[in-house]
Amino acid sequence: MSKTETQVSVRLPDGSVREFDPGATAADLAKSISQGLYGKAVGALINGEIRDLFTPLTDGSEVKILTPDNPESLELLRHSTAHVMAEAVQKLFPQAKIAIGPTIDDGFYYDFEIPGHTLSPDDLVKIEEEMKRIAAEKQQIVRYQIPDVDKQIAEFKASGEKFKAELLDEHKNDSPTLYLMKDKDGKVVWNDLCRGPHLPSTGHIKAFKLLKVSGSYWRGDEKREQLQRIYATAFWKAADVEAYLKRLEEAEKRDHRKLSKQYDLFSTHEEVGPGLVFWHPNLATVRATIEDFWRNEHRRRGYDFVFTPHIASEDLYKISGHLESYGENMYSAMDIDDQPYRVKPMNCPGHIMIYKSKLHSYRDLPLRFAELGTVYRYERSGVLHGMLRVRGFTQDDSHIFCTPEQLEGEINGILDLIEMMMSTFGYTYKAYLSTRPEKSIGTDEEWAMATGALEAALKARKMDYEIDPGGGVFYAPKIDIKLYDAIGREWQGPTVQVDLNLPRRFDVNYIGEDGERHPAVMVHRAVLGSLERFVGGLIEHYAGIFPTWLAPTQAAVLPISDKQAAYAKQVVARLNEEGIRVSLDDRSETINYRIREAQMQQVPFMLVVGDREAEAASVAVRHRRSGDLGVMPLEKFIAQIKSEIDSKVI
RNA sequence: GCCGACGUAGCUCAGGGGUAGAGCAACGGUUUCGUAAACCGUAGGUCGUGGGUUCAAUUCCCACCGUCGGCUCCA
Repeated sequence: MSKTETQVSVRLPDGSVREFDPGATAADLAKSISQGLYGKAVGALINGEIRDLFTPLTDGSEVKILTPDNPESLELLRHSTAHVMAEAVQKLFPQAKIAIGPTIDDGFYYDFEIPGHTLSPDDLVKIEEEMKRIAAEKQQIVRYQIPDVDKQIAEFKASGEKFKAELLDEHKNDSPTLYLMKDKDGKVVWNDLCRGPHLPSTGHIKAFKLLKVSGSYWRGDEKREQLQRIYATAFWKAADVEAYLKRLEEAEKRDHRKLSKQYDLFSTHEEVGPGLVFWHPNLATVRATIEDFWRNEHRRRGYDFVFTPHIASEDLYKISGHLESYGENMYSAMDIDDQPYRVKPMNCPGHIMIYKSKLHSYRDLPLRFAELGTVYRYERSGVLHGMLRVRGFTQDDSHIFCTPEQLEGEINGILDLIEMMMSTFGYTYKAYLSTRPEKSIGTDEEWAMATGALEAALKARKMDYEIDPGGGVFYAPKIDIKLYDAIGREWQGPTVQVDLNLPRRFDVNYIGEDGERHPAVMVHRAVLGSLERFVGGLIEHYAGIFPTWLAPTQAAVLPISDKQAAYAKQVVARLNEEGIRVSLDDRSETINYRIREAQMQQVPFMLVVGDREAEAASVAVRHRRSGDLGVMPLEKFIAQIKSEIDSKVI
């Protein structure tokens, strides 16, 4: 250490430079700025990385002191709270062995193996209390470089901490560290193998909530130990925890399965089997409206509609390779005339059959085949979820066959369709370009051509995108679009893939200008994805309150009394004539009762008709949100609602 | 598939070793009403399915089915 005499200089976010004696830590820096900052400091951002507050400063680094006001500090808080949770669990259940406890988007979790005990919600309360005690004790959290790794591994093994032993063995060459929890007398009360960083003391931990217990596997591998996982979250302020819980509640209210009961949307049945969705009339109307929209847009954009069978000889999936690479998700064969047949898991082979039914000239291309194709895939029972994860679903599938020269233009066209449809439904979105993964087929040139075309189209459209290196599938680079719904949640959206595999397997080609055969380029794309998932997501996006153009019932006619029955029927007939989805509620309930019911069913417009309206060929309009809009001529109302429907107002 | 919780009328839920109850919905009648719940009455359940324990099971035990929360986030 020849430099011990040299001063250490660091740069602060404002550009100023400060000098310190060697061995000074970020905490000393904070103290030198102000006592107030020192009091609030919980860590430091050193050269862009979150570090402990007591990290020694190194010459020439850029240092920013983190306080609870910096968003980055939440990670410190959550990571340390995870340690406190683990400490509490081991205090209450001494036989518990700790696995890992990372932070996640909205909080953190910790995995445990607890022989002879299964965590219950009651345990969570006890653990929370123990955590509060540890926090109140203001235990110091101290970084400790492991001097003798083998000895430490042996210690972990001796105390039964087999997971920590395994991890440490893997990281033995990364100068591994422990974090020690020390009580006020400086005695080590707990430790955890961890690379950090952490808060300086548990005293900063004030607002947290344990959320749920669930099962998990050591290293996510179902062949290894089954562990118990506690999910939790932590914030600096109790009010933030409350706000977070409120958000969870809000999301729960939008749960499509719950809204389905309220608005009579869909069902599944034990007699039928899990993951198979029945669309009730209300939701079927929404779907049919979306499908009409979808068809019109595709027709306008030069797509050809096709239909393909739901079962096919196994030979087809041998050629496509699905049997080999996707077989686990396919239903077992059925015997037809001694030949094995399969229910289709994908539409692509079928579309290729149509393409290959004749020879194609370059003049035919591009060919755009589109189908609302229903497929069946085996999903493990534990992952099924309402309409969002099912075993039978309809994809808005399309396959475009084109020349390499046409590829970029085709992708541009697809992206245009995607942007148009997603904004129609009110989603914001972001594109991700996934490039060649390690395990993949095809040549470098093919990947470069396909990936280049995808990226060029994104650029040409000036779309905001991120690159996911190596995130492509083994046979294709792709663009995935992520959607963000009304409460900011992320959904899997449209996808565009340039398939380098199937054209070769099926020998998909065309005759070029030169009279020779050339391999065709095949683009696989879905805009809505699965209609089940898309519409399920829409229910949550809209909280069950569909915009007028999608609403199952767009207007309800409510006669004040029997006297206006004839006029009410006229109004209904007139609206029907205009293609407006209208219902008549002439039950002998009070008008208030019928308004309430229509209101609760989120019917966009209620048309109250009494004697005054019957005489003047008018309707008294009530809107589900704005309330009473007053009386207007029937024809005027028709013009208004039609314009709202036609422009698909969200 | 694995771990855990749950399954009572159409819905939301109460109850609990001695064969079940409310509100809403449904049905019948009365009421004909002007912008979010009129009144009276009736009916409705082999308490998810199968097995076991028991004099007796919807309740306790086991299995199965289904639903729900998780099982990717790396010390």
